Amino acid sequence: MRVLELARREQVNANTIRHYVRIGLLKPGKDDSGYHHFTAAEHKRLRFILQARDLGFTLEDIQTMLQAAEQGESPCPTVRQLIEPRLSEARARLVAMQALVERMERAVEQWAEQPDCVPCGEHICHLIEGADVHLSERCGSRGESQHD
Amino acid sequence: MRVLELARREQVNANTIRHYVRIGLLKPGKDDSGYHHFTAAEHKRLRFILQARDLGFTLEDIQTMLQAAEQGESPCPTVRQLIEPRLSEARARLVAMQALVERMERAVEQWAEQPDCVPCGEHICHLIEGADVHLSERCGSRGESQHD
DNA sequence: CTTGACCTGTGAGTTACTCAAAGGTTTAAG
DNA sequence: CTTAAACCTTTGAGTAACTCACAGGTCAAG
Repeated sequence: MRVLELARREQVNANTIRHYVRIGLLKPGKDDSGYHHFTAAEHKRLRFILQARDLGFTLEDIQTMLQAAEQGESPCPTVRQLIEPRLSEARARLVAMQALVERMERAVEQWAEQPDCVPCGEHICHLIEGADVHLSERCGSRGESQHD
Repeated sequence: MRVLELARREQVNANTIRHYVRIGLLKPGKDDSGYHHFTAAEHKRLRFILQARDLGFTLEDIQTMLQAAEQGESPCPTVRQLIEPRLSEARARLVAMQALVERMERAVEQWAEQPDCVPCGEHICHLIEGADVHLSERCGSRGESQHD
């Protein structure tokens, strides 16, 4: 099987598979024409990667698991260890996202009743400047959660 | 005022400010020693940027707003237009994060009762492979939400 | 005038892809 | 047999919003 065929079967973008090959998560052999050839084992490996990804592991985590398995060790202890920080991070991101959505909704609501501002040199935009963002005001936790 | 002083006052990483200067969001002048010099106007501009960022706008959005303001136009229509897609995206990310956290929690729960697997060549790790991820199974919506 | 603390701008790295370009392979038609 | 279309390849670069490392400049004290 080649890249496009595998991509179709697993419902992923072919470039995602190429990316995994590039970073060494997948190691397909080559066929006569020099194209990547995926065996059943590689196919299974891809499914494992996608499953782990969908459980919130990073590709680096997955690499670690695969390397353990390749060396005949059980990846299970690693999996149990790694899920904890990943879950904490995911919860933190969730809370941050909830707060963001609430801020945005509050802003939209406020703005519905405010007119557009005329530029006056005093402020840049009163909609933005007047929104009550209050992220636990100046407590240093700025920019540690939102985007990645 | 120079970078570090401004960073301290606004509780942001100095590198964040340098980043904004680099991409043209901030345009401080230079002092005698060739260092960036921030006036009160630049300080206010930074506060605007941070406030807008905390409302979920991208830096590109913010650039657009600032350019409108610079040209004497009101940025308000832009702000009202841009918040809608940003809010939709934020809600989508929130839902995705909720689903992820739930999948992870379910996995942790399941795994508590399962022993570690011995590597047997059949599978890579039964913890991962046995987790019920079911993201609306093979409906093509894979990898469109999780990371950015 | 030199030491050392502090500060500077700039290049490169991060995550997990995604896209584009330049070129090789295969299949079908003319 | 040639040529064109369709497919495949690797590789480089781009994305968002920073963050870090580094070579070097500034400045006050001794």
